Amino acid sequence: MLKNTTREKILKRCFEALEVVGFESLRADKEVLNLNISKGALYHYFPTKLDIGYAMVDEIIKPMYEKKWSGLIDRTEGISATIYQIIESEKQEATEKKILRGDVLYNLMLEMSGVDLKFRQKLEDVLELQVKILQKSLLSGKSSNEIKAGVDSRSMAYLLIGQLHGCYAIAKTRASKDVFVSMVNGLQKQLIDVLYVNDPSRVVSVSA
Amino acid sequence: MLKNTTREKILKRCFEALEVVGFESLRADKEVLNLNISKGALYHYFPTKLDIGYAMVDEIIKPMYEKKWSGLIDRTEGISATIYQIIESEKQEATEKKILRGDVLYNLMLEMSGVDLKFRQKLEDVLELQVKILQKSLLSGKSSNEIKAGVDSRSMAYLLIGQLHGCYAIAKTRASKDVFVSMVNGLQKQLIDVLYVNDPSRVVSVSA
DNA sequence: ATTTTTACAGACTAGTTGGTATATTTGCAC
DNA sequence: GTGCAAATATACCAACTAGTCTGTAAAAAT
Repeated sequence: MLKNTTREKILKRCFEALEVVGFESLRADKEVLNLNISKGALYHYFPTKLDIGYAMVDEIIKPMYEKKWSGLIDRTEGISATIYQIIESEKQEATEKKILRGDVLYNLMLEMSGVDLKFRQKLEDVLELQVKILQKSLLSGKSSNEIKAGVDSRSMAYLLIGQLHGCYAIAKTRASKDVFVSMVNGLQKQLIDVLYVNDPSRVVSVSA
Repeated sequence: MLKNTTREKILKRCFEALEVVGFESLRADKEVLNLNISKGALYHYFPTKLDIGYAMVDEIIKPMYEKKWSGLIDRTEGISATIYQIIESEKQEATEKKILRGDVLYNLMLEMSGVDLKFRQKLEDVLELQVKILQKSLLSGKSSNEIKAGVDSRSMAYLLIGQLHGCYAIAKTRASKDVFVSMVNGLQKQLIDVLYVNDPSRVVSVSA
């Protein structure tokens, strides 16, 4: 995926720092200096710091979140079960450290949406990408009677992603993985109530 | 509540700026200069910028969010109806401008939780204050059979606040009050499914 | 009345920021 | 090998940052 050119090395390193400190606190020149890449090289590939940000969103973050929901595109199980599993792995992959950092995309959304229009649009792209995958799945789930008819696919897609975001945000301030896990558990329970037509035990068994 | 001393004037003005630009981008000295308050006065009352932040959380933000849920403490209607109403007024008070800014507390949580420990703890206080009010209400709602027995009060309190947060975050990036409103609508629908024992029409009529 | 403390004023500073200018090296077409 | 553009190095810069320093005027305490 990512080549090992100077440009890609810069992007990768900056992204690692971005995950920890956010965009405004990112010192791109100092980061790449640790890779023995000079400021000259940095500004050769990226005219401004914002351009580094744009590239990180387009080339690293967007594919990341596309992959996260990819199970819904080429899926082997039911829609409900697949959504449940994606959320489940969110829980599984959580560590105290990751919880303290929060979710890169969500962090960026709050940090940069009000600062730079182009940045906001690129983040909106990533958001919309996820919403569309979910929306489409929910819609087809409704027509196959796997998901309750009363559910509005688009609102529900937004809400679901927003809820996940909420779990990250609260857990970050509580500085507790446990809080994250128990919130995601609550979310999963709610989803069963709200989304699924059939007996939820079929779905729950997936995670057991 | 807020007196009109120099100290309070500083705090009020800085808070207004905080709502718009966040903490790191806040230039306290320039803000108070617009009030004809000098840098000397500023640093007389607050030894560091962080101290301004602490004071804003303790003296402005905390009371703000306490007031938000105060309807649950001295309530005149049922618990379900009161919660529904509080969320409803969140929707009513939303404007395009407010949505672009997002919620001050949530913004601060994501911005400062990872930056300064004391800041995180103070934000955690505000969060916990809200959770405790909600938790207590849900608990008493269960014993009066107004709320489903299966609901875990504490998790549900966290989840509810997190969900509200999610609405703000997504709507901010979508830069759309409509997205906010439709997400909160979805949230209200979910709450009826998840929380309430009785026919929800009683509750829905409250908003109509 | 005198001392001491509080409340300010505003010039100044050390350090950092994102970014530039200019020089040098590298790779490659010819 | 020569020419030339892309790639990289490094010294530099203006703007800005949070915070300090020195000084003063008015309260408050003695």
